[in-house]
Amino acid sequence: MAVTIVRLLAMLRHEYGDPHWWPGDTPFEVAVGAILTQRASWRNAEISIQNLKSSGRLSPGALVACPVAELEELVRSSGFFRQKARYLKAFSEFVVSAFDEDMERMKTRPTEELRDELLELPGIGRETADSILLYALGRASFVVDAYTYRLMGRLGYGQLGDYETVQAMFRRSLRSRVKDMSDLHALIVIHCKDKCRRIPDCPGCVLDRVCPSKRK
DNA sequence: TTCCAGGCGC
DNA sequence: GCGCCAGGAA
Repeated sequence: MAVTIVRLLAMLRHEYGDPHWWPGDTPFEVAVGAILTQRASWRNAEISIQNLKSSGRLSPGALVACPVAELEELVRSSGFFRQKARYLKAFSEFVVSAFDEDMERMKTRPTEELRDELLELPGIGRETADSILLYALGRASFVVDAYTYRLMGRLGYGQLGDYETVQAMFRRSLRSRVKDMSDLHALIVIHCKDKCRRIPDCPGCVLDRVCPSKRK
């Protein structure tokens, strides 16, 4: 019997404490971070965020008005900067046209509806859409990533199924508690970068006693 | 499943 | 040079 998701959360919290994940002054800043950190370290995405801030471009209106070449330079540190500049443009245009430049207005709409619309945008797939919903808007939309599959696989969950299936499993287990869902995704990332790497570093792992894949 | 896209640190 | 990095699209 594999460790429960609730117990997994408790064990990771005990080990790593509050992950204080995704700092950001506004929902828009969080959403921009979600796009910039795709296949890029948060460290490098953060540099781009600072560039956008200090140049006064970190708002939907300012990004729509920003020339593409300039935007590309501002987000260069995040890698894939040509695509990401386009993605930021498209997302900003969406916020401007559908929500009058104010992401707070997204909060008046149902989660599933928002998710479908986000998925229509170029460069926003399920992970990014759920990151925006969870961390920018506080919706109960768990973020499933490669680390999630790796960790749960090693913990004995077997074949996990497709993205939405895994997401539903976490949402049920955590009873849609947004704080728990936010923390657990963050803690999974932290733990997998630290210990449950591609080649695992099992000695000293906090999950040792509940992990059937441990190597001694 | 496979291809794609780049900066950064070592 | 080489591997890593909070994925998306075909």
